[in-house]
Amino acid sequence: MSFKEKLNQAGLRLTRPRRVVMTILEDATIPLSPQRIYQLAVDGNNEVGLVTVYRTLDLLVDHNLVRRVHDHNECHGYVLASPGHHHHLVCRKCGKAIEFTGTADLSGLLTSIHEKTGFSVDEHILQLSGLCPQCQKENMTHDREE
Amino acid sequence: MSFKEKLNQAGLRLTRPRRVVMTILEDATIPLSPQRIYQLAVDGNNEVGLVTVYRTLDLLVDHNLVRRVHDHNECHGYVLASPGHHHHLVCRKCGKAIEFTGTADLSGLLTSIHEKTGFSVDEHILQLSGLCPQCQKENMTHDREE
DNA sequence: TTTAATGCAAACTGTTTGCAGCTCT
DNA sequence: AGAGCTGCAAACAGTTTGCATTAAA
Repeated sequence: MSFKEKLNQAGLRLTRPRRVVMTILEDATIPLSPQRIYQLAVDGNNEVGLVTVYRTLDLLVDHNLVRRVHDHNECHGYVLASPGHHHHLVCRKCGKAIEFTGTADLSGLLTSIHEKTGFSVDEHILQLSGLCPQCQKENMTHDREE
Repeated sequence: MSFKEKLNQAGLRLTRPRRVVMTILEDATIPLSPQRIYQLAVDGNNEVGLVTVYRTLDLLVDHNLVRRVHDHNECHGYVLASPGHHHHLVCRKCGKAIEFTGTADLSGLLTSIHEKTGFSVDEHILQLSGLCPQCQKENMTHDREE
C-alpha cells in the first residue's frame, strides 16, 4: 500500500509538506530530529513550517509509518518504520542507526519475569548503543591498545 | 568508598544540596527527571534550587555516580549508578516499579547482534511496562475472565 | 465546495548562563 | 580565608497552541 493510500485510508490527506517530510526520512540513514528535518527541507528548497514538521511527525508516528527513537545527544529522533516491532541500535559516534527484531530473544526474558513477579508486560523499550564497525576501526587508529 | 570520599577525591565538596539529590536518587526505584527530583526535594522540606539540581546531576553523571537514561515520556531520567546493571519494570496503572537484572538473558541477544551487525554494544536501555498483579486483578472486575 | 492542513505569532516548558553572596574544607 | 557552590534572574532552545488562510479531495 502506498503512502498516499495509507493516509487516505485513515481519512488523511497527502499534502506537499507531508511528502517532503516523508521523502527526507526515506533518504535518511540516521535518526533525524524535527529541527534537522526542517533544516533539510529548507536546504532542499522544499521549505515547510517547523510547526508542520512537528505535527507531521506526530501523525506519522501515530500511524506507524515512522518511529521515535532516543539518542543520547539530541533526545528525540525519528526514523522510517519498517513493519513489525523493532528495536534500535545506534552508533554513539557517527549516529548511524539500524533496526533489529530481538523479539524472539526477549520473549524468554519476558516469560521469566512474568513468572517471578506476576507483572504482565505489554510494552518495552530496548535501545542499544555502541560503536558501528566503521567507527571501531577509526578508533583503533588513534589508541591502539592490545 | 563513601559518597563524600568519592567527591573529595575528585576535589569536590559534599554540600547539602548534593546530599539531598543523592538521597532522593538512592530512595528512587525508577528514573527521575530533574524536575521531579526538584519536586521531591521541595516536598521533603529539603528545598534546593532547580538550577542546582541540574548542575548536581551533570556532576554526578560525570563522576559515574549516576546514570542518565531515556524514557518515552520524560526524555531524560536519572538513576543511581548501582553496581551491576539494572532494568526497570513499571506498572503503567499504579506506577509501582521494581528493578531486575536481566543481563544473563540479554547477553545472548547482545552476542548475536554483534555477530550479525559488527556493532560493539556497550550500553543498553531496557525498560518494561505492564500491569502489576494487583492492577491486573482490579481490571478483571470490569472485563471478566478468570 | 468542504473540511482538513498549513504556518504565523505567541505562549509554554525544560535547560543553561551570569553573577553576587554563601559555605564547605 | 578562599575556592568552590548555590540560587536568583534572565536568556535560550525546543515544542505546542490559537487562529486566519490555503489547498486536497
